[in-house]
Amino acid sequence: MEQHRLDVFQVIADPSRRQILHLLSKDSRTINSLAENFDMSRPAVSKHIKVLYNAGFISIQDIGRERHCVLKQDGFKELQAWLAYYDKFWGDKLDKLGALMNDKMNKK
Amino acid sequence: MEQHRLDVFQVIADPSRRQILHLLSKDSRTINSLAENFDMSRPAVSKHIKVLYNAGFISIQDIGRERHCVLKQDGFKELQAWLAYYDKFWGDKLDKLGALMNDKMNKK
DNA sequence: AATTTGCGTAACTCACAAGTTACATATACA
DNA sequence: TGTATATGTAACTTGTGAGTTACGCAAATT
Repeated sequence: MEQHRLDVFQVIADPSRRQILHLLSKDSRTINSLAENFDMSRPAVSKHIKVLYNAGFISIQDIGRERHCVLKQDGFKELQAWLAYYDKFWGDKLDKLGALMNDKMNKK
Repeated sequence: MEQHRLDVFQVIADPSRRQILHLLSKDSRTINSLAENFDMSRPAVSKHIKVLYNAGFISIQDIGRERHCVLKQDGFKELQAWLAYYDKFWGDKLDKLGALMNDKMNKK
């Protein structure tokens, strides 16, 4: 079997996968229903779905022969956590700037 | 000239570039100072720097023959904006769940 | 029972990002 | 002035992700 085990950063690096996520943010969809929105073949979309699933961006509910895809929060949380670290960085920077300004004010 | 014009998603998809950002979150550094932390060659790091710069993740201050790299917020903001859309999605979902629970409570 | 539909997977091609080495250039230093 | 240092870039190789087609299988339909 192929790998299809990309980390969350690699997963969202692909424009097609981001569009899939966007479509799923509007509605739950099956693989074919998703594939209709793209120029690429259905198997290609199917692979993307697998990647998104493995990285925790979607969950899949099998209903008969159809596979219904729904957004799942796990993958997004990993990204949030990564960004939060740098949010803190910018926050700290502002704090330091504020402290600096206070110092200047007090000196006057 | 080569392209080196990746979008913010592709930029953070590379582990080396994420580590560079992490190093820069501790301290401002020159290219060589950054390269010491990696197994790859200095030109490779230099390319990553260019990519990070073009995507708005760092700013560069030339001091003599040295290039001092500093984190810049622009690149991160693009990612925040993308994630914020889905944050809203989860928020809405919770709202709907809350409304549903209220309905059930009222019926009892 | 036969056919259609919805999907997964294997095998393959291809583009390109990411690395390398070699070389060029500008600044600092002796 | 000559040499060492800090860096950028051109040219090349290579791994691999993303696409394709062909095929198989199970569920639905007739």
